[in-house]
Amino acid sequence: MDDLKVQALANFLKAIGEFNRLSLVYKLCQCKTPQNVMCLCECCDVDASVVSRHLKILAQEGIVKFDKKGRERAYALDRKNVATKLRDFANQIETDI
Amino acid sequence: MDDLKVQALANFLKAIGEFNRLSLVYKLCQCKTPQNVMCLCECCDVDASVVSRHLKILAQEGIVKFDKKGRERAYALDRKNVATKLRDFANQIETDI
DNA sequence: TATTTATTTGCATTTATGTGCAACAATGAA
DNA sequence: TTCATTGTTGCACATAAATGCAAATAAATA
Repeated sequence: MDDLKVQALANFLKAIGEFNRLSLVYKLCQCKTPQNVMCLCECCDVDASVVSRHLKILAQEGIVKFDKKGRERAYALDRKNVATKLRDFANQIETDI
Repeated sequence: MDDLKVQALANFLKAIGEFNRLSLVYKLCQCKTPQNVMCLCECCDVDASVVSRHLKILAQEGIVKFDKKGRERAYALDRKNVATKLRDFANQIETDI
């Protein structure tokens, strides 16, 4: 396992491994439809700008994706990507040598 | 999902989501037998005391376990626990509403 | 006992990260 | 165009986290 891949996985896990970001993930997990930032603000007790920044980090790591809809952004959890990465890692953990 | 569980999962993910700690996890992943701190030092370019602290954090989160063997400690990856937690989370991500 | 080896802990320092507030940009509505 | 709404970015600050070095602890060995 080369350093770049280790770093990439670490970044992914670190992105979800923060309380407010994980709260956002769970919030989106319970939503059938994409949500805008204002709505997502309800789940963590911080400024909207903070939520915006957290969503940016989650988006960079492929944990959420979004569509621009007018002046709003509709965020959704990238369930497939997140689940796949977690399971791949779990398999490695149990499979290696 | 209550705050305590979210915090607990965040702590777990944060523990693995750091480059040197993830390197330690991968190192242990390739070992059939438990390893002591000196041996584990080889995989990350930091002081032994730093490795010791990282292992402590990993142990607190149930990612590694260890046995005292004289003056050494033999660390091993808790494959089952790590894999299970990752898969449970993956299932939640894909299952929830 | 004195010494070497393995590991942890205390302390200081640096770096990274989360946060709020204010200002800005972009879009929609009056 | 003017105003309101939605969201992001710049800046400053506080806190958390990673790190190295030295000292302390614990156990094996000479």
